[in-house]
Amino acid sequence: MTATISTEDVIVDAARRVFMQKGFAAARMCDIAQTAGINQALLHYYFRSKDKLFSIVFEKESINFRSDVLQILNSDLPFFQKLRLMIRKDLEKFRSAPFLPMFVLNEMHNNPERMMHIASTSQHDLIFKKFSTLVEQEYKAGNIRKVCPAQLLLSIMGITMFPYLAEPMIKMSMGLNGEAFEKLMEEREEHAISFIEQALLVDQSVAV
Amino acid sequence: MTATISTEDVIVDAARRVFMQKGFAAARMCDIAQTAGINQALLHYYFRSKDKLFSIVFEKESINFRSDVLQILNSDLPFFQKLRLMIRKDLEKFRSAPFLPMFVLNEMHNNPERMMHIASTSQHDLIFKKFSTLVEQEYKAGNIRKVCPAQLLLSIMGITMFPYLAEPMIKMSMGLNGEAFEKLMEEREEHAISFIEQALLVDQSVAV
DNA sequence: GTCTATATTCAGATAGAC
DNA sequence: GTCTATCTGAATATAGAC
Repeated sequence: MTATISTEDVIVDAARRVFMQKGFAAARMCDIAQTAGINQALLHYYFRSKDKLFSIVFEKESINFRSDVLQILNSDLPFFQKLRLMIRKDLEKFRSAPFLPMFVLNEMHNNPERMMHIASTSQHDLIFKKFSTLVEQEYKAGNIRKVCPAQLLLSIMGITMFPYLAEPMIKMSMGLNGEAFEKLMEEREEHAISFIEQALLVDQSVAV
Repeated sequence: MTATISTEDVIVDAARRVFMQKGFAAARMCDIAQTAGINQALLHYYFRSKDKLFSIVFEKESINFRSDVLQILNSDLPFFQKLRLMIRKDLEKFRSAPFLPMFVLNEMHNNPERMMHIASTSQHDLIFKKFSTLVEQEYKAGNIRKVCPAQLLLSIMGITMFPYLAEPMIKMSMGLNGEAFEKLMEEREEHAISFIEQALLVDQSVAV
């Protein structure tokens, strides 16, 4: 039983690609049909409307976007290990899906209503709560400098996500082609981890 | 001679607001007309097409977006002062125009051709070059840790811009209303500066 | 299920009166 | 310069044959 791919899946995959690249408003149903190698009427046969099709894609991707960070935070690894792991996991994900951050953030920006629906299934609030607790603990244990957990989380996310959000601008201003940019992103993990650790460490000691 | 605002300016301002919030594809000419308090035909009388109107708005905003960082970098302030000033200036700008980062980055993502046009007038490449030189110098002088200038610049930009790029998600996951978010952004400057400085400082000394 | 052909809707653009 | 009314084209959606 060779798992032949159903037409439905072909469509969703094509839709994913087109929506990710263009966003909802600029995406065209005929592009999606063409990408899927079928015609436009079939899109409507499977998914009643552009809105419905988009919802399916967006929901999937926003689940993919909400990282597996929560498990890492809930594990019993030491704090700096957790930090490293969450940075590594996120960077890996974005490397394999560079459009994901821009897609999700942009659609949230454009369409707050849709976001509300996502809110229920997302775990971002749990991640923030758990992260805050851990940071407070580490501070009290004297392992890291005093820092506002919310600010720290924003900085970490900015450091990992920003390069993908700004990819075209970065390539332009740094004079990079696709290959050079990818190389920079390969090297990013090391930079990000040591940068953040350094910013957090208390002056004298070096926790490992 | 009271400087009565010309219809043209009213339109451009309305267009700016609508385009910034919705992006090119989702923005509607009738929304812009309504926002401007005139009718749609007049838009076309002043600016031939949606494309033309958008170009004008985008060009203005992308110039605004390219910070006055270059002057700061070219000044004769000490390195860490430059760093602080450039962070402060950028955060100030984004606080007064929170949609700016998403608008510019998103349109660059969607429409690389338009970006090419901007490339010529933008100074981002100069900023990167100058910044790199300064970082190298500081490292050689023993004032900062060894760090790849490109990576560092990405981290700084991520730290300052990301909160505005992800504003809706952040509000949601941290449970903030508009006011609380603004407060967080007020406090961001202090966090950002000390975070980045700490990450850069060599272990023993503290340069000022 | 898949297609071609067609209807509908909507947004950008124009004509022409004032 | 500004308006109302209208055209045109494009994009979504449907009808109906196979």
